[in-house]
Amino acid sequence: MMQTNEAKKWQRRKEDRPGEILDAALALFTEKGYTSARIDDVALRAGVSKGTVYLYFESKEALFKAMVRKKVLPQMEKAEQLVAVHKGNSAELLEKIALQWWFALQHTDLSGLPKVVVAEAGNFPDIASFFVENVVIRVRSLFAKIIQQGMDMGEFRKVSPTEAARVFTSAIVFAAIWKHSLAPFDNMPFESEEYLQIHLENFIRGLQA
Amino acid sequence: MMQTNEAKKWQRRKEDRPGEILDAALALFTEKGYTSARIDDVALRAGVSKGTVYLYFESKEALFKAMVRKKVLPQMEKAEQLVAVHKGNSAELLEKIALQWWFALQHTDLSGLPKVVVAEAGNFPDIASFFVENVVIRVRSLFAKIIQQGMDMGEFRKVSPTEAARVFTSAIVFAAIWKHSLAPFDNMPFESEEYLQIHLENFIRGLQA
Amino acid sequence: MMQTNEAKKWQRRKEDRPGEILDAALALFTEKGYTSARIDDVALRAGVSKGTVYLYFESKEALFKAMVRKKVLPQMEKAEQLVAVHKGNSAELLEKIALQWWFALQHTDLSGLPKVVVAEAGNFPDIASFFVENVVIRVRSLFAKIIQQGMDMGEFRKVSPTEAARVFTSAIVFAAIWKHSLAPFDNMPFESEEYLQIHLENFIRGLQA
Amino acid sequence: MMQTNEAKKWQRRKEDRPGEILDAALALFTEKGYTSARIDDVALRAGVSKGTVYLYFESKEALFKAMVRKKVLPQMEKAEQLVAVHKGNSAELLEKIALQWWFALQHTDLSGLPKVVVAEAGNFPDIASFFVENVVIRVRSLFAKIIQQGMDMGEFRKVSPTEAARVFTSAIVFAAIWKHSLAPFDNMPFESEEYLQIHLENFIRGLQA
DNA sequence: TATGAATGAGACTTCATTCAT
DNA sequence: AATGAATGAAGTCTCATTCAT
Repeated sequence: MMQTNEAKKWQRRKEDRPGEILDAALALFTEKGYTSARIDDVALRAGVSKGTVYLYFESKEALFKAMVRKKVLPQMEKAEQLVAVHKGNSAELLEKIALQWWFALQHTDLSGLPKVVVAEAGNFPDIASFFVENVVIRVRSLFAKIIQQGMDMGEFRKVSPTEAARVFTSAIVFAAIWKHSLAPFDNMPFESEEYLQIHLENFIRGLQA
Repeated sequence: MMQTNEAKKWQRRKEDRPGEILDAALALFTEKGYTSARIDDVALRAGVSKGTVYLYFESKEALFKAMVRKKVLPQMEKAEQLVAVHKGNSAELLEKIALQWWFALQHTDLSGLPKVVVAEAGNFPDIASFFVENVVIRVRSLFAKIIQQGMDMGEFRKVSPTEAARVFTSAIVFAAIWKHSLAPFDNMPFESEEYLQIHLENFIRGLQA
Repeated sequence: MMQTNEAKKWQRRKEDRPGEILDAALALFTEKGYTSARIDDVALRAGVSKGTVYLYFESKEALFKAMVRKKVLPQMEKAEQLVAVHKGNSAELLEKIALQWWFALQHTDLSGLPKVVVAEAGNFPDIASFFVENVVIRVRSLFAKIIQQGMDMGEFRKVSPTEAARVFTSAIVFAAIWKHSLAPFDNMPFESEEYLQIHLENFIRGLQA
Repeated sequence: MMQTNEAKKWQRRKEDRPGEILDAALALFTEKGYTSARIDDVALRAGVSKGTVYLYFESKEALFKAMVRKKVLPQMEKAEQLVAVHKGNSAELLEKIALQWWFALQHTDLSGLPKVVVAEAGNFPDIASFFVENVVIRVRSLFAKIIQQGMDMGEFRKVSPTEAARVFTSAIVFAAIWKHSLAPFDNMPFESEEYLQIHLENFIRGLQA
């Protein structure tokens, strides 16, 4: 475990330090929760000393907030670009974007974020607000817009598009939370992607007029 | 003005105490998370002193575990009895039980539990296992059985019943987690029950053969 | 263990309570030390509830002090009477009294006292003073007087009688301390009374003119 | 007037710290007993903060155990070397080594150890065992060997050499215990070394054939 | 008298943060 | 820029003491 870090140390460029620390922070905060994750652990995982963390981040709280912002923003931009590009009917669009999100939330380090934010929302109101504004609402509008288009085209039946968007995303986000909480204790993992299949098919078929 | 509280200081009410403390614990753990919730806070909310908490629970960890067990078990029994009683086709059954769960997870003190368990799974493996065994798997089989029946009757199309059950429940559980995390920061609360409506209709319509 | 206490409860007269508590206190203080012995343990061993201890003793400190006084004083009176009664030359007298002390400090519940007093002297200066005045000095004078007589009679060589008394008693007291500290960990117990034999013979032969 | 201390607050002296803390621990444990000595006191006496103690020792118990080991082992090695070097008949040898032990147990910081170990034996069985094995038995054999030689040479009368060794050492160890317990309350201190004189003369004369 | 539930001061221990090197 | 020894506030837990019953 240390070997891996040691090996990388050599080829690591100085400019990556803050990023590596944020990666370590996300991993640790995901695994242990904000309070139980120690700065020492983050430093160790990042391959630096405790003091170095404080060189780049004023405090544990600042580290946490920086981590959320850093992980969230680039991802959001990418996501919104996809919509503009995609073509096809609403059902196809919905499916394509859902797959992108599913992948990001299952197979990138981003997958730990929802659990962390949800768990610490009560203790970090400004992070919660930030997350709602910059992720929740934007993602919801994204999907709502697609659904609205589907309804406008007569493809979907009439429902509240934002509520429908919420239903649609909840199953995907829930899977990400699950992955970092009870999945290891459940003999029925999410790795088989039938879960997503069923969700997409039911949701879209159910929505179709 | 402190008189009212002071007067009750030395009340002896052994019978109620453990339950009151567990209620306070659920509330605090839900709000702050396990580590950030202080025993002092729990005691204060329960209307007792710190020492009294330790009179009934060996440690903070024991309190947490007792709380989960206490909140989970009676609820599960109630839930399973409902299924036996209900009549009608699978779609109706699904809807009826979903409504029960929705109510329990939105309007009773149980609603905080999923967030707590999910947030602390990594730090309390045995609680995680306990929860998976006693809640997750049982609830999943419950719904899987209904879905299976629907498929057997030709009412539903063929899919993995357990995965479908997982999809079905995830939206409901997610709403409970949301309620105790980002909902207060979201101008679009779950209180309007259109969310559940859409989920039920889409899921069931989508599942119908 | 409880059986024994329960059985006695019936035939126990109320007037014995304080005495039973003091006995329990001596046992617990000997075994655990003053600070580590809990009032709960003392109460349990005495077969009463914690509250009852406070009925008879104002505080833990008061209990400790009462215990020392109670155990010490009657014993001292007994000891001093023996000297007046005994007859014979100084060597014989020395031996006789030494045997009495040895017995008391090995086979009665008094044996735990020296260890307790020695261990807590720093924390209870007034108990330390009390013990020095009422036990140490009196015992020392007792033996010093006998030794002085021996010197006066030409039976013993000339040395400081008080220092000689101190040498004489130290081996006996040390055995009592040992019994309640390292003896259980030593494969060579004091039970064989050769230790005392050698001490008496060496000391007396060495003192003889 | 606090300046002098304050100025040193952030000194880094890793090399010396553990030793200084162990010295402070011995002093405090001797004076107050294990339980009554607070880590704060030890830290204060060592000139560091509470946290620093935990930097070097995992717990109060670990500190205690480390202290005993640290103080005991070097002393034992020194002691055993002395025997090999000394020459003369058994009586002379006995006297010489006794003087060394007397000095060590009266005038070095080691003198507090016997009281501490004796007082805490019941609470620290492994320390008690360690002490018996590494000190008690080794010292006893040391003296037993010398006494045995004396008997072999016809210099001493026949007695159990280990029991005789125990008698011989008990007076010396007792003096060390006394020094840190009741001596301050006794108007007859051990500083005048007549106590040792009488013990040595009586014991040796009494043992001679 | 006797009980034992309730209290809260106090001790151990952790860990975010500081700062000399 | 980087380190890691040192700090001390804060939290868990214990237990002597109180008091309603």
